[in-house]
Amino acid sequence: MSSRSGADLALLLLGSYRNLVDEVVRELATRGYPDARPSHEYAIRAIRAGADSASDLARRLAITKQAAAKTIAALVERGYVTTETDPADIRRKNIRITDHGIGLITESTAIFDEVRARWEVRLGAAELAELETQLAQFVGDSPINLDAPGWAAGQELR
Amino acid sequence: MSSRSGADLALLLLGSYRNLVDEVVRELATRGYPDARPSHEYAIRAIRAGADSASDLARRLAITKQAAAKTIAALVERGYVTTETDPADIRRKNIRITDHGIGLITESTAIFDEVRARWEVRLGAAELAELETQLAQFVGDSPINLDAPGWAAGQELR
DNA sequence: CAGTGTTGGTCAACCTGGTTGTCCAGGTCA
DNA sequence: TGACCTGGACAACCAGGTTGACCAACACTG
Repeated sequence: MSSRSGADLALLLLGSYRNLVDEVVRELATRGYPDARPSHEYAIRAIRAGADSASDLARRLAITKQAAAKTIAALVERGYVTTETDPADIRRKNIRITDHGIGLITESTAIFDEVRARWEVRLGAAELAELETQLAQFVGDSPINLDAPGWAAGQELR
Repeated sequence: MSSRSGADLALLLLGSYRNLVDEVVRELATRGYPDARPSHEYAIRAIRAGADSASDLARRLAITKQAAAKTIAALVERGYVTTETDPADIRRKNIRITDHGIGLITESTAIFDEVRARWEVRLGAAELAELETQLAQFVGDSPINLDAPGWAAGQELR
């Protein structure tokens, strides 16, 4: 006898996510990153974590290399990364994060944590930690990988 | 001192959502609805809840009426709904859900609840209920409306 | 050192689920 | 009657992916 339906649970999860992410995007815009999209942040994080080429990034984000290439193009266009051909392998194009890109993920991380802190205040630290543990269970038993949020394509902020 | 970062929390929420929804879509496919998409379900639910025209549906889902019209076209194409011009107002096109459409949301509701039940077993009924209450808090203080999941555009199942 | 296979990147076309912007016919109401 | 509001549709566009085809460069093997 559940008070809520499974469909509602789905909407609660998605709603919470969008609430969190929208807040971050909105706040990022006011801090000098008006054109930053969630997918950009994920990509830059992956690059920072070691994905230094398009194919690499594709594997890491679990998307096609064409999609990765498009993302990189967007990042270059916005000045978050630069690319230069690898001297040791002409085919390869090494990605390097610019200061602007570092700034973006630094700010974004801070904002994410700020919002999380607000949630923590409302829920209590132990409760939020438990919630995260529970969510991790749902995610954990699946092929979904937190380090590979290719499935995490954000939606445009309305 | 939080064990997890805010960014991880976002990924946990989204990952849980996608886990849940992907499962439902996958299971729906095996039960005779291979072409059903999450957005279709939300739309049909909204129509069933009273949105009997394109403009109506648009308001309810908080999307543009053009987007609503496209969705309706997709639903018609798949045989989930039919449209007929309102005799009392020539402009209006009334939407009616077909038996096939009813079947879809019936099955979908059942599957959603099945998956939720599985989560309940793993977490415990009280814990899941609390989790939902907590999530509801995050969603509750925002313009986001559970009855208007226009922001809930699903992603293609990979 | 050739030949074969794998890998990195790119072009092009397409899909989903939205968005603007424009327009008009039909209904509403002073 | 005239001024507005509303339902719908057309066209073009966007983000963030997808397939498929392809080529040049590297790597491995005999």
